[in-house]
Amino acid sequence: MEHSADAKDHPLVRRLDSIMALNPDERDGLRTLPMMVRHLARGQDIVREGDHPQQCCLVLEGFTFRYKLLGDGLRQILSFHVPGDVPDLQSLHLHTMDHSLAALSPVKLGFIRHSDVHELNRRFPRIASAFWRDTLIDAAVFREWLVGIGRRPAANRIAHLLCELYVRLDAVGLVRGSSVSLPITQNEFADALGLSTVHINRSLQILRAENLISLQAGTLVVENWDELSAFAEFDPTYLHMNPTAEP
Amino acid sequence: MEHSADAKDHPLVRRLDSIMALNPDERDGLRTLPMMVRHLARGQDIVREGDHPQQCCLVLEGFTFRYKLLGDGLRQILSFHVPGDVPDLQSLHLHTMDHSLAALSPVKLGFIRHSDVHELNRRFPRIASAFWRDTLIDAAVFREWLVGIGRRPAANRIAHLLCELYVRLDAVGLVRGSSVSLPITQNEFADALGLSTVHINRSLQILRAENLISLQAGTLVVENWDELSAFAEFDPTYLHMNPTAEP
DNA sequence: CGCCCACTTGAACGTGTTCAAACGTCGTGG
DNA sequence: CCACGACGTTTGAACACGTTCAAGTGGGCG
Repeated sequence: MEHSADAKDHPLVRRLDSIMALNPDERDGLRTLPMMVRHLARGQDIVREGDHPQQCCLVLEGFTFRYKLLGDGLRQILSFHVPGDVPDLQSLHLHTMDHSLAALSPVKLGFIRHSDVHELNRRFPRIASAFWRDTLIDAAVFREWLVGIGRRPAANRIAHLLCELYVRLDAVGLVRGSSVSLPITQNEFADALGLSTVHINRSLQILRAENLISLQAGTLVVENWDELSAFAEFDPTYLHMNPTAEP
Repeated sequence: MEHSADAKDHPLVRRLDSIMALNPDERDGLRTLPMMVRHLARGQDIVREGDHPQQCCLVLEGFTFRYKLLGDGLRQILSFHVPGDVPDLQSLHLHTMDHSLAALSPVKLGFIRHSDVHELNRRFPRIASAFWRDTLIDAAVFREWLVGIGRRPAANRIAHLLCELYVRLDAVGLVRGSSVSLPITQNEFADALGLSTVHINRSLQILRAENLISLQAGTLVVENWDELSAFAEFDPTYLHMNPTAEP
């Protein structure tokens, strides 16, 4: 009993359990994965484009993001990651990093050796499937971002991202009331959404004026979820958060 | 010997073998996967957003693409697929389609039941890993498209996509000289790159005027690969086509 | 106290859009 | 064989969304 209580507290168990109901052996396997905990300051790179990492990291506290740099110094942010995520899980099978990963806020990370994950996958094929599914959801989020950057006007694009982050943070219990800590600067929003910082600023003012959100000092408050998600045309299907509802 | 010759001719064997060297048993497993062959006309949907497919399809001949539609009818194309690709492999673990898949040209498809793939994955964990890696490369391409749509000017963005398609088509032996069949309309380029058809037209004229490419009647000729890939800042690392070079 | 960084504002500018029309090609049917 | 329609491509001109540049504001922290 205390075993399973312990296990449920483990972020990785919680995460994969939400993807696929695990049995006690599988939970134990995950819980006993050797993990090296490290703290990083905001802005620090975790892995860089071109690296060949031998480990991947679990976000325990704080936020991370993935990005690519262009020749002229322009940056495209590819994703944001919240506690419970394994942002570089793809490095298990893609041995050369095609992008970088950095700390968006001060973070607490748990590093896990690839060899240990591979062995776990061999012992528990269902865990392997759950990890695989996790990387597929990752890809689904990229697709939705493509739609946003390619075809949504600026204000709707921002609204959509805020909806996504709100839902994902809610899923890991980080929303209090309708308010959540979101330490993303306007410059980072700009690089994630393919816009300029100035335009992010002005578009956020529209969302505030419409009383959809408030966003200040790194705290997002969703003032009117229905209107916000309608404005963003937000449909959470792409997050695939409800595996039991999927036959 | 004839066995392995047969096996090497199978598109799926060729594909996964290029991802991870397979042994004869694994090749046989792939080759004997039951496959239902069907032909579709250009523009036909293969699976639609919201579907729960029980099978996935291997592109045998022709091209397909994935897309999403917005409320106002705008379309975002998410990827193009060439012979050898399995464009809806993700449906193995993501049971609700979050986008649609359609025929870009007349296509010949091989449909394979999920249950058969799952069984193969159980028998041959290395095949499962190869499939997993395939979906990870899929995601890597999404990331690169995000960079293009988010941060590259129109002409460079088109050039980058042409480089990608050229390399991928070359890898499956569809390039003759420096010329390749590419049945993508300017309207489809527009929806893939987040631009208008008019602007695609004008940007293509720039690429032609610079003597980088010619593109007419569904045939792309790369007139100057070095200049084209430099103009696009094209770095093929993200396609992860050289697994042996990845330690 | 002073600096750094994020946010905000204004104004000129530019890349890409929209609207509208014409051109060319191909396949179909009279 | 030619007329016709459908569709993809091309062109022009006005427009707009978002950018760039520049300056100033405000809060947190050493």
